[in-house]
Amino acid sequence: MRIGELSERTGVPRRLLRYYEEQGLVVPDRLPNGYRDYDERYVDRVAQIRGLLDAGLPTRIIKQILPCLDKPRVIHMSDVTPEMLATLERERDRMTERIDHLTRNRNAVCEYLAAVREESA
Amino acid sequence: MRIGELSERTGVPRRLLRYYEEQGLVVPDRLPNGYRDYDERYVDRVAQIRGLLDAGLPTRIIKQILPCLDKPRVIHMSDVTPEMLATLERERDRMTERIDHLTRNRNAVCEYLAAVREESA
DNA sequence: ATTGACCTTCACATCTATGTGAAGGTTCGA
DNA sequence: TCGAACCTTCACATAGATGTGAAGGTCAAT
Repeated sequence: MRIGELSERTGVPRRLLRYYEEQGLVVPDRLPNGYRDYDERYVDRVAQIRGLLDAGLPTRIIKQILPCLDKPRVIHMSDVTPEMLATLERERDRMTERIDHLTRNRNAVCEYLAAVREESA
Repeated sequence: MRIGELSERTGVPRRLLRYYEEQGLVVPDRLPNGYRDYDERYVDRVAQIRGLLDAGLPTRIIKQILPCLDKPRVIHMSDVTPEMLATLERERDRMTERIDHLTRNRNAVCEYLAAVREESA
């Protein structure tokens, strides 16, 4: 599919789909006329990228961990460098921290909302 | 305490402490000479702000929800506007989504790491 | 053949969180 | 009284994710 359809199906602006390509997150084929040609699986792929971006990961990191989240995973096992592993562990920890922060603060918000509702009841 | 001490104790650059003030997240007193004078509780406050920023919330939103996360909460109950409540609910949902994304992807990273370790065992 | 809806690249603009430095005031100890 | 180590404001710079528009190519339908 071309960029317009992918954009519509994912809700991600064309501009950003091109940006993600520039950042190496997606590598669509090209039609003879130069148009980008996206594989069906890019729908999920883009959603995942958005999820990771929304989760606060920069494209630089997403580019690194994205291949690892793919299946079949065994393919990528062989060429994993120690730096790569270190990056992954670091990011895993950062993600854990983020989850922690988010959870705590979201719960606080929930509590507050509950309290407000209680009061006006 | 002055800005230098708070900076050291929180690990947050002075520049950012001033920025947070500019954004209305903190409102330190001023000494007669114009120096910022931070209350002891700003240590926790700043840590919380950093947590929220790291969690992906913009200062604009943090400014709004910060007072709600404070205790005693009853104080703030009275002057809560419907827009405020809407914002809070929206942010709560966004946070929940983020937590979800983060959790899923972190688990994927964990699985990958486990698989790699398994293989090299 | 022209129009309209796609697509391309290029490039400049914006917003947020930051870095960095200039120019200058305050405080304190040697 | 001098210097070091603070502090102030102002202001310009950067980086990442995005908006936006120009200038132009492609293609299908009329």
